[in-house]
Amino acid sequence: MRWSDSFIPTLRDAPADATAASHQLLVRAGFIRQLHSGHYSLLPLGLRVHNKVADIVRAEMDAIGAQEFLLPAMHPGDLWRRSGRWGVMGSEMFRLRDRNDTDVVLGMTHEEVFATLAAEMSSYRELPQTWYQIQTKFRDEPRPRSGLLRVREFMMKDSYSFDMDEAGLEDSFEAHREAYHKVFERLDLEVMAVQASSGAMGGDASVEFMVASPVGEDDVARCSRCGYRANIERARAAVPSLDDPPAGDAPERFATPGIRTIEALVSFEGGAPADRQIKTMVMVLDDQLTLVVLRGDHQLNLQKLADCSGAIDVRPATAAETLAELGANPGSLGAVGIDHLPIYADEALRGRRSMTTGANADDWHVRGVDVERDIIDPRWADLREVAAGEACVDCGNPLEIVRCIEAGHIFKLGRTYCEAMGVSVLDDNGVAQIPIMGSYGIGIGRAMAAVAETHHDERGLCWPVAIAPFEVVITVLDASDEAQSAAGEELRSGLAALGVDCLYDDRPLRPGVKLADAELVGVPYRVTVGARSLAQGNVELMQRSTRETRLVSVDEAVAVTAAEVGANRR
RNA sequence: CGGGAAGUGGCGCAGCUUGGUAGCGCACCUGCUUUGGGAGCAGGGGGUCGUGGGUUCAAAUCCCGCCUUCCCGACCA
Repeated sequence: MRWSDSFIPTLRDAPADATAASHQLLVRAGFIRQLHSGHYSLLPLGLRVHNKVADIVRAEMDAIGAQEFLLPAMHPGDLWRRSGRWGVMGSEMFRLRDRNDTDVVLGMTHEEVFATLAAEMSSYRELPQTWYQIQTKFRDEPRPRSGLLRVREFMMKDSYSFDMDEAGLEDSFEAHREAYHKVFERLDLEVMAVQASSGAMGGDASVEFMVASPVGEDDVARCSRCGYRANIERARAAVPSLDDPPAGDAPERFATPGIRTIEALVSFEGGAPADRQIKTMVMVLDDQLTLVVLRGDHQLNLQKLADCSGAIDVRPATAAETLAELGANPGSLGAVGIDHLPIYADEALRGRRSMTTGANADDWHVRGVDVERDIIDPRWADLREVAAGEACVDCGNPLEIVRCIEAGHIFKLGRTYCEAMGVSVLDDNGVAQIPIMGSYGIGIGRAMAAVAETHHDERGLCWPVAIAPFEVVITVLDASDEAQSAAGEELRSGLAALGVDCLYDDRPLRPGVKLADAELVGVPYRVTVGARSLAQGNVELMQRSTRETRLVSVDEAVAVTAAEVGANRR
């Protein structure tokens, strides 16, 4: 490909509203352009990378025996009503009506459609099956951000396994886990497989593949000693037990004028340290006002609350709702003696005595609270968010919290979708059985952005050979010089003949511009043809990531470059 | 949806406080010179100043509404 014929609109300045490195560089280097919020056009360079990522994913899926499909992006609304997710997905699902006033949706995921196809299976002999596609998903994200990292329209490889039983699902799940590790290794992404919450997808086990990056949107708790790794939405840590003095016979009310926060009560005369306070939060779980209590110095993780309650919509109550139900404002709330509202209590409060909490009257607290005696029939759950430095539950080592990009996610789904879609097969006894399903996803554009995020320097992108838009760029410094362009042409045709993916920079521009562009675009190898080296019969082979340069004779340049590229293709 | 910021040629910005009909750098076109790390000179093209309304003799500038985009939080590949 000749650069002079290509549409590679590089920019000297990044757009002002791009903050993530991958976003800035993909725009500057001419890979993507925004159409509107959360929707990006892939330019020729961007599509090349995208296709190479997709090809790697496809190859690894094929390698575990998965079969490729292509399903519609637009679905009948009724399909989603049957699975029950018409309601669950809320406003994140794009919905529209056709000319007959029929509800249609843009697919966010394809469990329903694949299950519909699976309904054609009728015998256990046809199982297991693993099906996948690489297809556009639409999600009306509340906040698209960071270029390709979080968008509303994106290509996802989504796969679905159908097995007769849990053991089969386990095999399919493990096959995917292995395949995903191979995919990310080929993309040169260092991933951590972590325990995760299943969220709106349902199901009981899920593993996320996380790439550490400050621009990520997830936090992972990690133990560097024993390897414990979990999304903060599921992570646990050991809480040292505290020795409480015995509580009195009953909680005691005391005046706390103006005290509205945990911290304020710590320093208040007659108050209590934060770990001897009970924090009371008023939440609304699917329209049900609910109290959530934690230790004063602990933080609530909303996803944990959603997971243990099964609620779809979880939000803090408004001050008005709180006042109406409890008769006090935030800062003076407590769960002691409350019997008309559901109460969730964090495990760390079990057995605690002599605790202090709000009295449900402004400017009053109660102390001497025995949690299990005074809080009526709470539902116990792990609700607290792990903090950095807390002890690993497995080995006691301090945990670290790492910001991550979620590059892939695998779920054990169970039988819900098959049941809803009427999928059943006869087993070897002629008895109808509902297959068990798994679902597995990798965002192609997100993976591409994650690579850009982790493979760049101050000059631009540094693509791994496996997914680089081109493997080699031949930079002819002075395209008007006959000797240089002759040498360049020879390299170009020689490398092309060996199947090397080559960009030939024959533009009549100043050398500085061409060298800077080559590095911005991030082609992993550059062969520089210039008068200085050529006079000695040499060209220069530079590796983008290290910027190591070596002189290679013109005669050997094709073979040496092709070998170097070949060795790094994976 | 809560909080913050911003919309002026392709990109980055100034102008707005104190209204007078739009400017700078990069990019682009033409010519000449230049050619190993984002050249120089000369000439040139391109903007309903997000949008609707209002105030005014006059609005990029002042006032009101709306739209859009970005950033921080709650959601997901």
